Amino acid sequence: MATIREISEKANVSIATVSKVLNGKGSVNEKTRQTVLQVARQLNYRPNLNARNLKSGQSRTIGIITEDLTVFNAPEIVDGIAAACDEAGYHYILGNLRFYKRYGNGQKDLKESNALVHAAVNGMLSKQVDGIIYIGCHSHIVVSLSEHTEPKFVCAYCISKDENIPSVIYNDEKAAYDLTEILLNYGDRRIGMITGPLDSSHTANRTRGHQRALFDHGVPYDPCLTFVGDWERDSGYALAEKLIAAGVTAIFAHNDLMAVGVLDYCNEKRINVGRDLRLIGFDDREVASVCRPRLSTAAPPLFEIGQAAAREMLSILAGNKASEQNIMLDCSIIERESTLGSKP
Amino acid sequence: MATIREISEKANVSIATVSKVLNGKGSVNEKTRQTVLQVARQLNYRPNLNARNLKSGQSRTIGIITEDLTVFNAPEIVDGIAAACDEAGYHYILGNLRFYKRYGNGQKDLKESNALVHAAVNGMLSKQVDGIIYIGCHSHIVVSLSEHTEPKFVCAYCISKDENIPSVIYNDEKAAYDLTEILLNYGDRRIGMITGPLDSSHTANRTRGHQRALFDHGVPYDPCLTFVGDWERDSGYALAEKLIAAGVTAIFAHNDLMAVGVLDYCNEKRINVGRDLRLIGFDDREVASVCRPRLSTAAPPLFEIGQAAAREMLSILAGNKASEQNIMLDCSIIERESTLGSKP
DNA sequence: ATATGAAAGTTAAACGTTTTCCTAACTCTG
DNA sequence: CAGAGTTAGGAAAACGTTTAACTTTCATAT
Repeated sequence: MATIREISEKANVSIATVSKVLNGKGSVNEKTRQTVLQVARQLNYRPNLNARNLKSGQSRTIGIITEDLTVFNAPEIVDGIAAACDEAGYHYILGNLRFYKRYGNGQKDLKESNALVHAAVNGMLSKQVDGIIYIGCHSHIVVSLSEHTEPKFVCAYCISKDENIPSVIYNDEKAAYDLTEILLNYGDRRIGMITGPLDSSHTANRTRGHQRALFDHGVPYDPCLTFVGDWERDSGYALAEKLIAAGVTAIFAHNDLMAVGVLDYCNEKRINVGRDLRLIGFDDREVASVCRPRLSTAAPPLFEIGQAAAREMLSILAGNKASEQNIMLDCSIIERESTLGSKP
Repeated sequence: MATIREISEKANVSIATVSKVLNGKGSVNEKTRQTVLQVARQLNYRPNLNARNLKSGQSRTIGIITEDLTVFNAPEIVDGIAAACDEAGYHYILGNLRFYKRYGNGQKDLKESNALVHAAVNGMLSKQVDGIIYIGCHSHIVVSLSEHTEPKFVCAYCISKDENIPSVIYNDEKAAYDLTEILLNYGDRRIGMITGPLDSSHTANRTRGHQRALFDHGVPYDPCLTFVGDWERDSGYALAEKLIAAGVTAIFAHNDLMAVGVLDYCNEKRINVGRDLRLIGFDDREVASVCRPRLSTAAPPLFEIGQAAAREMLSILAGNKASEQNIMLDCSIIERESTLGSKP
């Protein structure tokens, strides 16, 4: 690999001059500038970032830690971060904890997972990152991050328990509100809801949004039309029966998978979803546009979450204060045949 | 950030000694070793990799370039690479070209995309990576990589046009053979096939595997039972009609999406897939386990491809010769209700 | 003619490591 | 006790940059 010194020799100038040309700093004669540039190109010169970063003491790099690149919507978020970094001339490095592959969903060993996060953070600090963005949903892990006070942290897709770490999340409640409003605008008054487990903050937020929409439209909330699911398809199937028996004209399921379960039930019972029953899910996973009728749902702004997290980080690194509030982005509301009726 | 020098001062030894302790090289008295270690821990010391890599001239890092992290099965492959790297104590950095987001599937501007790849490669070389793994499916781009001869290259998920670049791919033909054999073992003799477009190597390979299986089982191949699709659901739907009219008892679609199209047709016509007609797809995308009946299909070994690519790279970096042949991994054959009949 | 200052370059130190070579002290061996 | 070998540790150079401080040159203003 060609170095700055080789260029300086070939071009008959000092290495300082070469450095100036390459960085566009200081004043150098246009002719020498051209010569240097030409020699550099000819030698196929590429700066050694290790040397540059070492000397200048800054890497213009942010670290991204994902709990698991292959679950959740991590790739989209990483993509958003990457886009924002590219735009700003920053670099990024990825650390993939491979959490779920390692432990399954059970997270059997908290100690071990903490160690994993610590190791990843330390590794990134060794690489002199300016800040770290954490993508995941386990705030108990995130908390352990804050012990390391040196670099800047930002959480994406989760709320950090630590007040000092800004978080970028999506607005569950508003999306649930908007989805419910779709149903209300169609005239539905008896709307069933299948929630996620009660210990999930998503469940709480989505329920709140739903109730608020009902309230704003003067429709009383009937607790008998709400059942608690477990995010899985089967629970959607099972609860669909109860809700339909209760005479609902629409169902809002807290995720697409449970909505598909409802769909299964309706298909079996020859209930025409979209006409006789309106159905709404949440998440916009692939299944939502693959099932028939396709599901109306809310798509979390994953790319934008990544982008916003990166921008927040860059802003902090530029010396600005971190946002006081968590940054909350809106979901896209996607209406499909499950509320529209069959394809036009 | 604490440095080696600070440790040396606190511990009253030279920096050389500290370095030796930290790297476990040279001989140092057990007592001083402990002191140094303790001071290091106390100062929360983390080695500066920029300095280390600069001095030692090697980074133990490989670069990963993905055409687009959010399409294809890139995340799984990256995951496999990451796992192999972790295992070997190597680092990796990710470069996401965001190809499809930028250009859509059309790749309107080859010049520009080449520039993109070059920039990514140059960036990685600046970071002193020892080698680069390219994940994607556009060999024309990969070819442009080989102009850069300095680092080692490995292709994952695609075959490089350049003979010198080893590639890790999955065995399309064998998977198609095995899938067809499932049908043959059920006694199917009139098997319809819906292929991908004719200019795809997948189409050629899968067709070959299919024909070979028929041949080995003494079943003549009937060209009238093969139709060319376009990977999309609608083509599966349309061609299902023709094949069923032709009296097939089973259909092998070259991907899951077209198979789901077949399923749509069958559901509409009340043909019981799994009992009256056996159906097989390819790819094991999410849809395959979401549709009803669930699809029998072949799952490309994505994680393993990443892992193998990384291992090949590490082997090359260790001084071994690159594999003569492309490395070909088998798909997992997954049998579900679309060939098994309804759920037990 | 002299002073001022900008322009164009250079010198050399520094960033935090690793590593080669060196020295001193000790322990064997015969 | 001399020589050899081992152990423990240190001094200093080097990796490829950036950058502060400096020098030289030359145009311009007084």
